[in-house]
Amino acid sequence: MKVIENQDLSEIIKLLDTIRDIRKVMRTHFQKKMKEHDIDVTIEMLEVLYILWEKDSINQQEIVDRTNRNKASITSLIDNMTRRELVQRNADPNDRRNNLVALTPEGKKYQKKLKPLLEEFYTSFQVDISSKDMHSALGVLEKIYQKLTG
Amino acid sequence: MKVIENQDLSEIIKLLDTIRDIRKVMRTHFQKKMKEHDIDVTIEMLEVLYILWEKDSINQQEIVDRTNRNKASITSLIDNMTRRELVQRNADPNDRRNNLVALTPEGKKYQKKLKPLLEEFYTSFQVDISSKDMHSALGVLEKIYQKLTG
DNA sequence: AATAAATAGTTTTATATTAAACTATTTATT
DNA sequence: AATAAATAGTTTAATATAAAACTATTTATT
Repeated sequence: MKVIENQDLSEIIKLLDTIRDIRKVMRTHFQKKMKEHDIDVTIEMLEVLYILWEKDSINQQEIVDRTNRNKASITSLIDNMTRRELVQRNADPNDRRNNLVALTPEGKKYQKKLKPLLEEFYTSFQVDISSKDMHSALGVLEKIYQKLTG
Repeated sequence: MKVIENQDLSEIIKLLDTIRDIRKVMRTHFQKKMKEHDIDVTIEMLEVLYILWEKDSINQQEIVDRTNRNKASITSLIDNMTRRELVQRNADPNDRRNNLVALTPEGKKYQKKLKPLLEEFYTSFQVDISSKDMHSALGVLEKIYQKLTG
């Protein structure tokens, strides 16, 4: 999406384009790494697993809040994870509106297998950039995000 | 996806998380703006429109290359755009493998309507950041991208 | 000329995403 | 106690995405 009417604008456009490209390459790169190790887990599922490894048996709303996704999106993600027997939904005796999402033994087992892979995955994104520049870049992105979300 | 084993790693993770968040907020922000103006075009369709406004009647492969998307993804996107009568597929007499994607009169008309909106949209991402910092941020992102794509 | 390799596009299958309308349950208000 | 408002989750319908297997056509190789 290249609009070149305005010098300042073209910078932000380039930034947003690059953001899209990185996001994409990140996903495919992850999928490839998982396939190499015969693991059938998407990056989105992993994100939920990570949350559960830290604190098991939380309701879907908490997952919604922590992953910054839509309710319906989490419903479907938990469906898929349940089908793969990574998690299960349990009733909450204290509040019948809640679904408590809990790791299955299978889901727990993955923790040991996935954590080192994850570290590898993220390491592959590390580039020869000073901590100062990295901080500054993060600052720019966070400002943009803040601008749009308040 | 918060992994905190390693100081350096946590920086890149935060950066990637923020990238995801911006990408998402960007999409919903765009969708909202279009809805305000009663325009039924997704951000992905707009990207294709932009390419065609510049150079009409190109084959799908060129759209694939320029948008950095999968063939199948473009097939389906052009399907949807055809259904909305924004573009049409024409046969290429010189090479029968090609589909030449061309703007309809409707698709051309949108140009006048959308360009100012687009500028507004991108302007809303502009933040109080020096050109130097913006450049530096872009440099960091491009390095990461290069790292993974060669 | 015949065959192999490359290129353009589609279909299939599966995942993820979200807005909107919905059900069920709990909490707040009158 | 009855009603309204808020909260948790699902369903539906639509879009986007991409890997893999496929068809059709063109180009390169033998």
